[in-house]
Amino acid sequence: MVDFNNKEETKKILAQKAEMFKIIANPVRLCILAMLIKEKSSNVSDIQGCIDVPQPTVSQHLAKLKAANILSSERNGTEIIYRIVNKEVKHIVEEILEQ
Amino acid sequence: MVDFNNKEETKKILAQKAEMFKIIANPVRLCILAMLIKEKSSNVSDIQGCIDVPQPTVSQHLAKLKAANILSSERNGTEIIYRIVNKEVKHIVEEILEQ
DNA sequence: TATTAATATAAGAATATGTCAATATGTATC
DNA sequence: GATACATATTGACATATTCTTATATTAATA
Repeated sequence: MVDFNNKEETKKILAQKAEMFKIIANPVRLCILAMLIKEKSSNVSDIQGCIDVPQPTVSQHLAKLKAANILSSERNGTEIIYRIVNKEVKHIVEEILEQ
Repeated sequence: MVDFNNKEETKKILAQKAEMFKIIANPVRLCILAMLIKEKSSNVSDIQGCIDVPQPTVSQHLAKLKAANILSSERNGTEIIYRIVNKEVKHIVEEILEQ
């Protein structure tokens, strides 16, 4: 648990956690995460088919998730496969979606 | 779990959950929630003492948490006592902070 | 009723975020 | 090497968020 006696440390941890929640806190990115939890891995076209936004928008959200080390990507020919690599985020999203 | 066959319903649920995460996704609000988890209830001065931001800023964050039905407030003389009323949010914050 | 303490609200500026259209990149195939 | 396909990047714009300063409200007390 956060130690309120160490203000600087607390501040740092809370800032990090807030950053993590910020990344999750978007309907498109939540949808991507929900899909990747269900399907294990997907390429961009499949994700785009599941959500209803233009391709560049999907790519941008994927880039954000990857930059935050929540997803990994791997090229397979012309397509790129995405997977969830962040256990903490996976766990949180799983939990709030199964209710 | 989210049913991907019902696109409209899925969209609505994901939008709601994203809204919830958005409220949590801020260091000051996370700190308020962490404190209220530890202390059960607090007035604004105590919260302000724990965090290091001006009074109007604290008030605005409290207002946001209350508007989202995450906190309740109760007046006691000149002071106002805040409590967490949203179990889901309490649970999520407890979980990510005890790691 | 004037004053003080605790808290809330409002207005504005600065910054961040999300979306779209256009274009670029990388890979496969002919 | 020209073309097509899948995906990424860029730039412009609109909107949302956060903070700050100033001011308002509410309740207690002298």
